[in-house]
Amino acid sequence: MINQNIKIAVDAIVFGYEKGTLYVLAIQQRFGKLADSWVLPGGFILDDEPLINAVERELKEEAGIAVNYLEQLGTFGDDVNRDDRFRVISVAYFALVNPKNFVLKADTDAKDAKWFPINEIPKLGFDHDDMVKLAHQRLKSKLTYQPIGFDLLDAEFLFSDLENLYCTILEQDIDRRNFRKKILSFGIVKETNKVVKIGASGRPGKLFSFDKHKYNQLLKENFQFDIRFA
Amino acid sequence: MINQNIKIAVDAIVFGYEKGTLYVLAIQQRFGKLADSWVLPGGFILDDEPLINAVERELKEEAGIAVNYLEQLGTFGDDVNRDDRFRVISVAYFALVNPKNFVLKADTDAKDAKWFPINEIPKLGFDHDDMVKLAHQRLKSKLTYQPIGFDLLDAEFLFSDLENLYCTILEQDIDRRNFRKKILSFGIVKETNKVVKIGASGRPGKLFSFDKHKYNQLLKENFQFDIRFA
DNA sequence: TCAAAAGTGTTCACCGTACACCCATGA
DNA sequence: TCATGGGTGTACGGTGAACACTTTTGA
Repeated sequence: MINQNIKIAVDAIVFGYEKGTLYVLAIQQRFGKLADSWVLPGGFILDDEPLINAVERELKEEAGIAVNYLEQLGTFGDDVNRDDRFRVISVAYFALVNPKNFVLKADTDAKDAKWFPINEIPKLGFDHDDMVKLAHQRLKSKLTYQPIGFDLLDAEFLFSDLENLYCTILEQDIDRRNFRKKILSFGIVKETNKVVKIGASGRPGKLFSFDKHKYNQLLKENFQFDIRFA
Repeated sequence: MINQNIKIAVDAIVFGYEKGTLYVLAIQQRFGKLADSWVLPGGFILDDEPLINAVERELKEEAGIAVNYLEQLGTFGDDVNRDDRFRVISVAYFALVNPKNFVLKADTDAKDAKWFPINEIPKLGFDHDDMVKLAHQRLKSKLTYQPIGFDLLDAEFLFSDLENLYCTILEQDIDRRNFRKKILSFGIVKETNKVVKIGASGRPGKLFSFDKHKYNQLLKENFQFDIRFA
């Protein structure tokens, strides 16, 4: 029979968004050679554990969170020395969460868990910088052809929140009128009858919500979500 | 230290195209429980072998081919019983090759290696049917936003070849004039001064070639390849 | 001269883009 | 009344879509 001496891990790049800033979740190691340094949440999988469950477990254990969106990003196994203890192949996952929904809670192996603005992430251990870079690209491109932005926002949000999210993540200006026109033309965002005002002044705005059911219906009819601007 | 009892394999979905038909490469097992049944080319990786090298090695060993295009497709490790001998996690790769460039040559573990038209693939072992399905979707969508079709054709090809490739893979009719106009507008396909005729009759056509260098240049200038039709 | 495949332009409709003013609220 | 953010419509140009005849070759 085959004999292999390779371990399998999962890691997650978890994005959060709040008030014009995109964040990534990192964990401070408690033990081992990399103690005190920052890495992505993740760890070794159990023998009878599906990959996806391993990610969800680690996110719960290391930071106390459950994500809104989770998909496989890619498997890192070409550099046989990416972990210098022994060979580890890591399956990286891409995740989105609304930071408001959780209070980070470092647990078990983790000394600390923290949101870092995407541009202020400390040097991460292993090849986790590469993973973040890849995930960031995926986020940017996916935002344009799949309605995943809503997984970063509250269930009910102002149009300006959605618009700022796109501006922030895509790093470009967007025309408010054209943006609203296009989003509404899809029919997957519906207006609630609630009105709120944020901050000290300004006209209150209507709250909107993402109609996931409608979106799934449209998908069956060959609908293609697509937000791109000059 | 961590103890895991999981093996890691790679598998490849290799697409070939010839005369209006899309093919997938499959291997007939020589040994083991699945002897005689068809599976995707692949196998266990070596302890000190990068994943990508493992795929290339297996393709050479099992079918005697070297591909034009290779990228990671995804990792299959949620079904812990996808291999009923013991737990195997497989990293699937997506590959393109011009079948004309090679004579398939089953080697070592393989009893036979064969091209199957995408619609006539026999039931494959493990979860390889799922892999083919996923790869097929990837091929279809990628064809529209990345110039990978050229990796399935000869270095020099007729415009009608390219057009038929798109028709075949995307399973839709394409207006010849609009297709040619759009492809040529990108400036990444250049006309050679060779003229050939295929078959017994009809006007001979000019040969064209893909200008990869030009494409890479354009990428730096934010060029976006995009072929979509009604 | 016929059959088969290559080559070629124009028109129209729609959508993406640019652009600026009024409204509601609290201080 | 002022500052702040919310809400709205139109005109133009470019691009995708539809569409048919001529050319070159071998039989």
